[in-house]
Amino acid sequence: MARAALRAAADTRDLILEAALGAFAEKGFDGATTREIAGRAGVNHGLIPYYFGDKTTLWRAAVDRAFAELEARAREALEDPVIGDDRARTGRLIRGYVRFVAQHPEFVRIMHDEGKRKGPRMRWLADRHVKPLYGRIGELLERAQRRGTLPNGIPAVHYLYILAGAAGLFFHQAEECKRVTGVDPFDEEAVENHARAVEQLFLGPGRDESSR
Amino acid sequence: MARAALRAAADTRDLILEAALGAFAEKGFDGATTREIAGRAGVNHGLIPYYFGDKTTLWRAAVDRAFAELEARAREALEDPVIGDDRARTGRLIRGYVRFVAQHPEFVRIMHDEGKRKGPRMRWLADRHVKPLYGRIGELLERAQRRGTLPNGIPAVHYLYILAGAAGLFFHQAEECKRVTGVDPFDEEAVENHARAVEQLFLGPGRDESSR
DNA sequence: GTCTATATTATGATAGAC
DNA sequence: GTCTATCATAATATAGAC
Repeated sequence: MARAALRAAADTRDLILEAALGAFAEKGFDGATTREIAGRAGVNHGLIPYYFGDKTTLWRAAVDRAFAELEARAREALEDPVIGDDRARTGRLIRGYVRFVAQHPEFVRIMHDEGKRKGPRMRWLADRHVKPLYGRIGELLERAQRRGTLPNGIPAVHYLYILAGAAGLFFHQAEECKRVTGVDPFDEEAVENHARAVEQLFLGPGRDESSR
Repeated sequence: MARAALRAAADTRDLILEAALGAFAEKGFDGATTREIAGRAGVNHGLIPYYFGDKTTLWRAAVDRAFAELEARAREALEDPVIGDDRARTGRLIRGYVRFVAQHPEFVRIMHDEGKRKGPRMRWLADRHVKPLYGRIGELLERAQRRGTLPNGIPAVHYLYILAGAAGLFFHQAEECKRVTGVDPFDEEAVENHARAVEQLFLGPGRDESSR
């Protein structure tokens, strides 16, 4: 195959993946149509089965793409040299997670959409992406419990879903939030406020706040 | 119309509404089909357009039904005679809300599904049900801020979505949670743990815990 | 009120020209 | 690799018998 053709193919694949991620996030797996995805990507809808076979395979490829960036970020954040105490490090992680979901609401929306289902897509997502991710965050929360920052009598899994819900719903429901309260969750100030609110709730006031 | 026929009609309508609520919650508006709803209700699928006209009207009727019970509960909880201090009363409300969503995951799932969309269903839901509900809870949270239980520098809307997310996601994502962690959120013990975890996070340890 | 049969549309997927 | 045309299916909604 000619080099130009290879590049065109890679570009087309990428355009479709990007469009698919947006469409699946906005409308869910059932609500998003392959024709709409092709339209968003600006490519012919016959190219979707050509590149991805069927809709489910396209969905999996789009989800892999979404998680790739999150996992890269999580890795660097979790493996950063320990600057400050555990409290400060956990705080950075929580704020970082909130900012990430604000920049990538598709990520949260796909988890919210599929996490409630019983089918094979949920199992694929849970086994491939959610388990490793929650394993890491779970360890962090257990450490916070041993430290006494979080209550000890309650299994860490509760704090896992509390954190995910507290951080994500605001952006997941952004459309509703705008209509109900007039606040746009994606405004820079709102993102920052949300990150601080979640952090403080979990870890108590930081040094900045407590010394004021 | 004969009395028996009237009763049969009311029963049929009710069966359809109940089935519709479950199906819409499980699969979303697009994923749920009118035929499946009729199947669950054990009635002929021709009866759905007969009673409700179209799918959207059926959805609205099912949602009204779901919110009717929540609103009744919220009313009695918010208007209960003030026993104990504000902290205790807010704690009861939070625990009550968590237990409610555990018993009615359909309610949370429909809010999560529609709250992210841009269309007319989201606007209808936001204006008719979410606005009044969040108005009341918002007042409570603002009071908690004035009291100093929650930080004052951050708009109450953040705590609104943090609370909704913290309380609801665990049950919304119950299927995923079971697969990933092995914990069934609907187990009685898990519900109780979750209610306590959310309450403590928002209000700090209660009298029971702090005196131990 | 309930049921069967059908019209209409939209969707996922395929076949074949270019 | 890309595009058009088309197939097959499944869904909503309607018409009309009972």
